[in-house]
Amino acid sequence: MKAQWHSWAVTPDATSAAAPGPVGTRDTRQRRAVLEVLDGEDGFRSAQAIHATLREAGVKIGLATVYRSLNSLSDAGSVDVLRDGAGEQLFRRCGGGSHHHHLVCRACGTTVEVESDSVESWAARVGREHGFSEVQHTIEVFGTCEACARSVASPDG
Amino acid sequence: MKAQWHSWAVTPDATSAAAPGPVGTRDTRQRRAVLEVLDGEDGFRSAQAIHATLREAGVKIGLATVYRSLNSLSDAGSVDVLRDGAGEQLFRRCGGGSHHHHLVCRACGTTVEVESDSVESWAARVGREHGFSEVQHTIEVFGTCEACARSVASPDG
DNA sequence: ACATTAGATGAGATTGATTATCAATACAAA
DNA sequence: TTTGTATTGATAATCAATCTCATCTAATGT
Repeated sequence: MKAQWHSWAVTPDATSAAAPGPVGTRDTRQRRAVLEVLDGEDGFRSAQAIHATLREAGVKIGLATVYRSLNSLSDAGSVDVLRDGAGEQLFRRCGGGSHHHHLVCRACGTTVEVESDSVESWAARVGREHGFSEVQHTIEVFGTCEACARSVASPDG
Repeated sequence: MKAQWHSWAVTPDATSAAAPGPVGTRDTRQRRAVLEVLDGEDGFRSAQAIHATLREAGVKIGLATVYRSLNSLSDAGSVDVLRDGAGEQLFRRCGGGSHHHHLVCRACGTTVEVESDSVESWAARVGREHGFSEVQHTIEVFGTCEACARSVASPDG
């Protein structure tokens, strides 16, 4: 449950100053930069990788801010999060709000969004049949994409 | 690479002694204890929880050993591993070597093993259709089991 | 443009899970 | 038993992710 921060609680004489927007929506140079990196990538990337990319590009930004931006974007449903084999969080800008899953290249992170009604209903049914409620699921498919498979077979430096 | 501190740098006619079995298979009090805890549980448990259980039961065992045991068991395919929402590893003794997935109670960890050929083939097909090779997948279903749902509705603590 | 204020930032400290170190120990074979 | 090495364990180290808090700044009102 999020706290309310609008003045419609009409605090006595606190009405003096501003009516700031909700938390996590203020437009800042740093958040814009994080979004730009995400929009420029087609695969999942770690927070640390995104931070490194920004610093290398000359953007002055703290690691904590990268994490904060990614988390609020994630809360807002604007980015998808998954964990790699080591348990590290990976982030990616994903389309729309529609529920989907990912086919991710282990080597380069390139990602294809995939959907399947049958899998969705399978997960829901499995939960229901065993008396579970509030059923969710996590499905990720990993593999080696064509390009990476080729470059392993014939590394041309 | 591990440093050696024993004097076997003196391997003169090293054929002398034993022919020890493969690494990770030696029968020790600690490994037996970890397996016992796993066999006594029906849900996924964290390494730290397993360690705590053992210590409370009076078993003298180090946390590092619990992790090592769980990891070698996992490598051997004797236990399944998944990560909870926080990214923490959870372990569970699972049946046979047959590929399956889990329906896990968020509250108590109780787990049901589930199988589905259609889901397996769906994952494989999705990868193939996009030119991915060495396709793997992770599928976990989370929910609240009947018992936990009841105890939330009417806590009789 | 200026003042105001609460959200946002960042360098560094902190947490927390997991792994590495390495001397001491225990298992298994002879 | 003896021997050789895998295993153990207390603790340090690692690493991702979060928290602290003084400072900054975007957003709004005047």
